Amino acid sequence: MTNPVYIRIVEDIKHKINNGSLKPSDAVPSENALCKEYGASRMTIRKGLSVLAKDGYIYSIPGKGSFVRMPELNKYTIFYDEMKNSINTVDQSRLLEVTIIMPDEKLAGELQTTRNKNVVVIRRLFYTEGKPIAYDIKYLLYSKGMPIVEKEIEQATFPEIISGSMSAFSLKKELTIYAQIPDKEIKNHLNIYDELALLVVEQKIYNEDNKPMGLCVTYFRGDYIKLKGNSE
Amino acid sequence: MTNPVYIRIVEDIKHKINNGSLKPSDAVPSENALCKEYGASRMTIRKGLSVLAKDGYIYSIPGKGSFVRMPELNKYTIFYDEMKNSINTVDQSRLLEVTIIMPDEKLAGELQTTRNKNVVVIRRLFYTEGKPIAYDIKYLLYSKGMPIVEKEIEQATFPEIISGSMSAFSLKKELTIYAQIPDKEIKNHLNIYDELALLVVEQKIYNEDNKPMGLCVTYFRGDYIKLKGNSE
DNA sequence: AAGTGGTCTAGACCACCAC
DNA sequence: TGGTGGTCTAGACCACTTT
Repeated sequence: MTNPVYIRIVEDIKHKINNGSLKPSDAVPSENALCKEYGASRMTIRKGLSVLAKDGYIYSIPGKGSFVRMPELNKYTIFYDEMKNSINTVDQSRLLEVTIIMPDEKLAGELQTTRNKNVVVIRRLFYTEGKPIAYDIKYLLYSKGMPIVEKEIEQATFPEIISGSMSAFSLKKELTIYAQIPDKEIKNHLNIYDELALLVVEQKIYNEDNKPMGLCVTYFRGDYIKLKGNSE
Repeated sequence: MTNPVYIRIVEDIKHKINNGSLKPSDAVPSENALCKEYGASRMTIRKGLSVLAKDGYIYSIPGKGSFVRMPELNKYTIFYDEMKNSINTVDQSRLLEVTIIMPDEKLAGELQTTRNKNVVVIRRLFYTEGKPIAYDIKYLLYSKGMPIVEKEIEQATFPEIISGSMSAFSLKKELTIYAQIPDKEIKNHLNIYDELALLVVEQKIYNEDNKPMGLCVTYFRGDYIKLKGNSE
């Protein structure tokens, strides 16, 4: 069970970077030098270097060489889904309303459209063990072929609803996370009587031409959600 | 300015996936078939497929073929740094305290250590335009070579402090985000007199052996921070 | 001119899978 | 057994950077 040559190259160089013998912006030995060092062909060395580049360890400049990359200390990956979180899972959702409106100035701006376009509004409540834990509002630009079927809406997440009418690969998404105090309407929906903070998550979905397709705002009870992310 | 052959392959297949003629779990044509289709050698075709794999469009199973991947609808990337956010930047930070303590049960558990180990505690306040907007507590497992220099601490972010004493590449990090109501101590520090929600961000940093190196909890005034993330 | 990385070829052998 | 992807070679030409 000996490893392929290119994997050995990857491990060796990762090791040198991790123990400090290769530091950020240092040059990695040239491809020809590595060919001799490992007695391998250049394509094999390049395979190893491409893995290191893919993993964010090095970058290459044509005509100059390959260099150790500055690590991205503040990059995190987060898997967000309004129906699931790391404390609880939504086990029931209730559809409050599906309507079609003309957007006001602010919403039209958010969706980069005009006030005379149709916008589908979906309001839902999410429950965990019978208790309402989140209030959810979605605004979708109405497009042909969009199936507004109540049953589907009740269970689907925001990207799922949007991707029903188009390929999901070309979607671009933005997430905005903040905290605020609930207003009266939300207090009513979520049965909040005391002081309690809300975690608010906004999702905005764009098509491949960077045109907004929809906006989704979810107001979570602060005591019922934690978002988790990690590096790698 | 004709593109390399492997780029044409990448673009063609991405296009087929985006317009739906190749759907998730569909098989991509075999490497030999693509060789004939593009009149290219197998290594060139493989280069194209490896780019598609790196970008998350396809995956390969030895002996079977390459297949279109199910898109990750809920994956986001977020760049978090306790000193910067999308509303404001911290333009001043004040060091409240640097002490060495023995952790209580809860903290010892969080740091996966015992109660007789030394833990460095750093408390800071972050300001924007003279106003306190965040209260920050860091707990670091004390290790040799850790430079506890007040001047450095005052300006450095959490990963920067940790990476001072070790290579930053092998660090693993976890982020936890939630909302809560401030207690009296935090209200005092942040000059909060009314009802106001806090956005709390916890960072936990592990070394390459998955041992926790430190914990950082930052309490932001809800009206002074929004975290942003996006797909891609 | 010499060295670097980027693209590409036409072969080869292997392990794995399905028939 | 034939097809698939995984690894690897020993060359080649190119554009770019450095000396």
